[in-house]
Parts: sequence; structure tokens; C-alpha cells
Amino acid sequence: MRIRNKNFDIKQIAESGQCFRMDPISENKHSLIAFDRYIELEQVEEDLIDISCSKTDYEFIWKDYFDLDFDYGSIVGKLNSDSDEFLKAASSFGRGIRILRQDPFETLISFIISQNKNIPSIKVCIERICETYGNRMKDNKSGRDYYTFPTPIVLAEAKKEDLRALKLGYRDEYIIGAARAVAVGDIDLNALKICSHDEAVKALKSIKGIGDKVANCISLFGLHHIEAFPIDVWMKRVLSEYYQDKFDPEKYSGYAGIVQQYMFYYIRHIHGVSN
DNA sequence: TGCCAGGAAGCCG
DNA sequence: CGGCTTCATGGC
Repeated sequence: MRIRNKNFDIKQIAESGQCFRMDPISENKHSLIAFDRYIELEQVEEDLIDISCSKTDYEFIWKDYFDLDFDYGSIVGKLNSDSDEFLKAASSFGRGIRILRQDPFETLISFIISQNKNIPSIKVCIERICETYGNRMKDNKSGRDYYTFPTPIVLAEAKKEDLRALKLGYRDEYIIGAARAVAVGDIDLNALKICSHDEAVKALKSIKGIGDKVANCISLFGLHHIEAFPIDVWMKRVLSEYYQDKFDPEKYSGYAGIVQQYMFYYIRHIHGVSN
């Protein structure tokens, strides 16, 4: 399936820190595991992408996953006509980034793992969880084996000693607790998609192991509340070095999360980080 | 070897 | 409320 879009850069999305199961497999080509499926994406040209999926799967799954009905170009354009020089450069540099509509449960667990870890380390942990608790699948087109992300019920029944062997550190009991909360219905992730960002964050923070930053990441990347504004160590760097801690996300009310992604991606580039 | 990573909980004042 | 310490693990 071939898609033409001016604001759709696979490498940028893969390196934007919002998803952890998108990996380079060759020059201009990435693999992605999501929703129990495996696809490959090739950046043919700057605004042209090939996805290894049927037209039906594109229409019903991937178009939504990549948020392709939303016009990111209008956001980039708006930021480029603004007086904020840092955001002008950041949005221009990361203009191919999009906010994915990922599976809420996978996002929830992934960002609990993310705390106090770098991105390569987060990926390793997630793969270990999938290999241990997910289902082994085979993609016929590429011949590749892969593992799905486990369901809430399976993870909720995991033993702490078994998780300990996966080297998740102190996060293992957070993961079991969160999976149980979802499995028994204490947390209804689909309901949190419909309610407001503030309500979602409040509900998420009732889970042990989820603080303000992780809750905002889940809200932004798993529930698609694009007004969320997660502040991690990189964002703290941006806000202090370029804004003297006076940046107000309210200026970008309604889409601050997109602005945040441009900032995050750009500051890491400035500091020479590429994973 | 000490420091850092898409932090959060527990405790103290 | 704000600041400090501790919590596993891996990479540099």
C-alpha cells in the first residue's frame, strides 16, 4: 500500500520516543509490531511511503494508527509563522512526526517501564515481556517470527519472580498491579479515551508506579489526548535552557502534545542522541 | 567507577 | 507543598 503525505517520516516517528516496537531493518526501511500484526514501512521518498499491508488493513487499521486524517502540516505551518525561534526550528526539523494511536494497554505498560531508563533499554525490556508472555506469530510476507504484546489478563497473572528474571528492576510489581487494575476493570482504558485529558491523568495516577510524567505520556500516546504535555529530563532541559522555565503550554492549547514531540525530538538531536 | 536514563514512592520539615 | 533518598538495571 502506497501513501503520499508531506508530514509522514518513518524514521522520525521511530526515533520520536513514543513507540518502542518500530525498528530499522535496512536503509529507509522499518519494521513495526502493533495490534498483533507485523508490517514493514519503506520511506521511498520524502513524502512517499510503502506499507506492507492490504488496502483493507490500511483503511481499517493503519490509517487510524498513523493518524493520517489529521493535518500535521497545518501545525508545522502555524509554528513556522510564530515568533518562537526554537519551536520554528524544532517543528521544521521534526515535520514528519505524527502522534500514533497506539494500543492503550501496551502504552500503559511500556511507559511504566520507561521510568528512569533510556530508550534502547526500554525496548529490550518490552521485547522480553513479549517473548515471555505474548504469542509467537509469523508474518507470511516477510517470513519473520514475532511476538505480540501480552493481554492484561496474562500479565495480571504473571508471577513476580518470573518478571524479576526479565530484569525490569523495581518496576515488576508496578506492572503486575497495573495489569490487574485493567484486567479486573478498576481502570477502563477505553473510557479514558473518551473522557478529558485531566480526568484520564487523574485516573492513571491512581495506579502505583504512574506519576505525572508517565500519566501524560499514556494520555498522549495511548489515549490520543493531544493536549497532554509530558515533561521528562529532556523537556526539562528545553524549558530551562531555551525558555528560562517560563514556557506556557496553554499557548498551544489543544495540541500541546504535538509541540512537545517536536521539542523532544529536536533537543535530543541537538545533543547528538539518535535512538 | 560514578553518572545518567522519556521517574515515582516514601519520608521529612 | 517542596526537597531529599531510594529503588534495579545497563551503557558509557
